[in-house]
Amino acid sequence: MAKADLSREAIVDRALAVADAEGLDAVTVRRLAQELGVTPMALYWHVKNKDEVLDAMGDRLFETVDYASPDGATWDEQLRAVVRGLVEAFRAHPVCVDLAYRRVFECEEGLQLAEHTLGLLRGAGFADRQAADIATRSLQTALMLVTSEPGAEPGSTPEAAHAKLAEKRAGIAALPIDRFPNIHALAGFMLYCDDVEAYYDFNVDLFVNGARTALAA
Amino acid sequence: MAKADLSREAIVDRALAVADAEGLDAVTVRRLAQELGVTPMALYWHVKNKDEVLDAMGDRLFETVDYASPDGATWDEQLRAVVRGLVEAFRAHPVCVDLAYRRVFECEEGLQLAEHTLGLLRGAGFADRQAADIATRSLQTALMLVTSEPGAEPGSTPEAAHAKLAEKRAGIAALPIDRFPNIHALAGFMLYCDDVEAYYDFNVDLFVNGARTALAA
DNA sequence: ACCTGAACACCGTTCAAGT
DNA sequence: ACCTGAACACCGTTCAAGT
Repeated sequence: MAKADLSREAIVDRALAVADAEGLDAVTVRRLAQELGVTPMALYWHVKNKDEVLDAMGDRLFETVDYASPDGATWDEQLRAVVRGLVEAFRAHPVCVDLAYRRVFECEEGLQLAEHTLGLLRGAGFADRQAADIATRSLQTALMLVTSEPGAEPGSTPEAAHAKLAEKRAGIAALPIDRFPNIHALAGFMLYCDDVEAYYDFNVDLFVNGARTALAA
Repeated sequence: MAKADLSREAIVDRALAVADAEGLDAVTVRRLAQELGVTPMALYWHVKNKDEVLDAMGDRLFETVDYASPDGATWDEQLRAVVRGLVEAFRAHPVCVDLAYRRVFECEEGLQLAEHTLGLLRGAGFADRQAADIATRSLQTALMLVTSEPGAEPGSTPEAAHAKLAEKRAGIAALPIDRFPNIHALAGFMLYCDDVEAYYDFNVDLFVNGARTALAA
């Protein structure tokens, strides 16, 4: 469609936009070419192959992570800042978080983040094995909180998302209440989130508290 | 190849075997047909489409979860049993865990597990919102521990896995040590796990401890 | 330097036809 | 009831050719 000059940047921009709107499956070489007003083969001049586009999309997420914490912050405040920073960055492109995950050690910003996180954990007094585990888990925690934010159906148009949720709700409503009383009682909380900030606060705390307890032991 | 009578069961068996050996991308309708000594279209008699195969693969994982805990177990012991049970089931087919994740509320065993977990958390005294979150997180925790077990390269042949790890190791070794000292120091722990049981013990505890702290607050 | 046409080897799926 | 042949609309990618 738009004829803005083709470039690696432009391709990745478009890929992110398509992914946000219609999910990762909609990101195809041919689709991107069409949106960019060009033949599919034109992309191969700017990019080695589709995987390189996917990788670049993942790298983008790390480029926007802000994990700074105020001077004098304790290690657990710093750890919370890391997870919250990742959460904020991931929420901008929920369907792309898996792309980002495998790029931590492959892009500059991912490496900086890893270095920072490992450093603060070692400084806190964690053993090496534990520091490595907790750093990995902080990234994964952000990833899974975003991908499963209750009520969010990333990669779907608003109408489609609404339909999917209605279907899930109906599926649960059809369950025998005597066998699944707890699912019935809590279905609302798993399918809808009235306070997104509270959701992230509680779950990030859950993680940081686990780490704090591990250090004490 | 083998000419065992075609059936839904046989198709899913084969799909799991292919996924385990070569990853999810290798699971195609045509490949399964070839392995089963039949034309691709034959599968469509036993199965609606490929998605149904993928769904059935996910369901299989839940069918093997053993989350029983001894009589009189405390809520946190029960929660640990749930996560450990999921971990054991997932480890049998690491590349299929994402398939399983989205099937919790769509298969009998997944529903039973969810019901059990929600029940024990409510019994422990968690508020509804928190019980829902922690139940979700217990499934996700098992999922991510298995998918990122250090040194495991699921869906790769042993040689390919070895090559991938060597490449990662080389990538980190090539990093400037003055900018990434912590990554250098801990790279070994992120790429290799000398004691897999200890890895799961520590990380499951990390999660359960977080929950315990949340209840106390 | 940058893009296209034509072609290749793959997908999943349908549908009429065979036994 | 169960399977096949032929066909369709998609993929990613290569490579020689155009400007």
